[in-house]
Amino acid sequence: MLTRVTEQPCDDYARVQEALAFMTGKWRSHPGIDAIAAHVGLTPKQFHDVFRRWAGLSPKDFLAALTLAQARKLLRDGANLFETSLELGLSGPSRLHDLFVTHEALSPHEYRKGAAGLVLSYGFHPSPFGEALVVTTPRGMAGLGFVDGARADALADMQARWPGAHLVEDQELTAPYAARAFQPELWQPETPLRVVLIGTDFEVSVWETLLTIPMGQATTYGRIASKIARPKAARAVGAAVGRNPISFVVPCHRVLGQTGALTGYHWGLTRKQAMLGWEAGQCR
DNA sequence: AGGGCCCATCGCA
DNA sequence: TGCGATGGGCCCT
Repeated sequence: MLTRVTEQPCDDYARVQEALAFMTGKWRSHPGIDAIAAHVGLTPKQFHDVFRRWAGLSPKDFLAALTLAQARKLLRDGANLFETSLELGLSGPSRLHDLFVTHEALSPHEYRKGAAGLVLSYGFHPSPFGEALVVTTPRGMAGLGFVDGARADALADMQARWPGAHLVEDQELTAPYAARAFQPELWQPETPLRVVLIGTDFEVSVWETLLTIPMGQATTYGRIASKIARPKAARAVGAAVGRNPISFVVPCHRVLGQTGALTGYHWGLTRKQAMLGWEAGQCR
């Protein structure tokens, strides 16, 4: 993990997003690098530089990381992802990732009891995947979303998840969380990122399982279902994954369909693709 | 009721 | 074989 996120110009993601959207739209005709560069208004050289800076990969390698074949390989490699932690004799389900993220859970009932007076801080910050909306409680990060269009829409999306809570803008409070979230080299055991999971028991157990998927790896909805001892609940797992409020930090983008298809993503499939490609670059 | 699913089939190249 | 497409089952909010 060598990349310095801080050195990236903020608008790189805008280009990447455009390029990805173009490619997925025409993915049958396999547009070449030059064609994609032209479409986003860059020379091939500039296009190359943007990807190098943003993902740490050449456009060619980046595109290769996004193919269905590559997704399938990712799933093959991650086939025994969850067994591994058992072999090591680690106790809790999220123990592996606990080294980097500590979490506490709150049921909807518990949440309701304190919701009226609960104050959530929020702030907007640049990220490798566009402008991010960070929501925190005094006990840790509770939400992470992305802005596509108006900030108010992103905020409303978050507010809807915690009816009754009071959202107050406070960039100073949220900024350190934003910085930490997108710099994997800052995810260290000594200073774990604190996270608060608010959801049903089922949802929380799914999200805890997500936290055990290492960066650059992937699994399927079905495997998560098996992992939490409900092997036939793959579909319900999908719904729970989709309701994860803390994008990226709770890595719901690392869950694919059994065929390797991307299936869905609350903040847009393009962004899910971008995250997977970006992580492929971080892990070399 | 209705999903960010999954499996078995089937029909086509 | 390897695809799309389809139908039925499954389980949580």
